[in-house]
Amino acid sequence: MGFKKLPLSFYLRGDVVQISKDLLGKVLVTAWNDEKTSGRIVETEAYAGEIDKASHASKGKTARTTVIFGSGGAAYVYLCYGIHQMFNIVTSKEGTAHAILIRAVEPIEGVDIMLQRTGKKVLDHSLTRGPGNVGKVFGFHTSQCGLSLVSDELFIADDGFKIKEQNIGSSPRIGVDYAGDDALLPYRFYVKGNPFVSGKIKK
DNA sequence: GAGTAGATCCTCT
DNA sequence: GAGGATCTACTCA
Repeated sequence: MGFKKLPLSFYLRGDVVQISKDLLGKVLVTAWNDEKTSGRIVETEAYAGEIDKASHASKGKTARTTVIFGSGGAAYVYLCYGIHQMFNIVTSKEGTAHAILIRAVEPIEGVDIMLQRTGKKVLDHSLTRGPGNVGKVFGFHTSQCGLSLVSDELFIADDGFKIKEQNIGSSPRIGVDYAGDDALLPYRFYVKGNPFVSGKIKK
């Protein structure tokens, strides 16, 4: 069973929707301060640059969104509602503001660390369900915005796990009603039947 | 079980 | 000075 870090070229491709689907089943790993945590990605959302009204990049290049406009393979961490650290993956080449939000993962390693970070006692599907929780269990912080995804502290790996095409579901994105027509785009992808996917319990 | 409000702080107007 | 790519807990039925 191979376990290899995804190369920078994976993130530099121009089709953000395709990359979002490719990320399903991959393993997200963080290892800062000797605290290694990893989890399988089971839900993603694509944000297709400046033309996508749901993306922060649609408001133009600002101090906050500079990372999204940069080259792929970087982390974009954003604080939402003053509470939640949201982890995004920047894709495509420099000048194209593509990003992918990691909405849910399935814990693999470092569950005890995740529990400690969230203050929870036991592992259940609420631990890593939803983007706010993903940011929390992996210890992301806005200060980590711009970090490389091909470093030793932060990377995504392929361990040979494959999601069958028929097990990939898609739907409109969540929580972006303000984006008008773009809120209807089927840019959310998830693993069907996985208990860590956040969709079913949302309205 | 479903619906609603509050938390909480950085960013842009 | 307002609002946001959210989550949780609490109320009411």
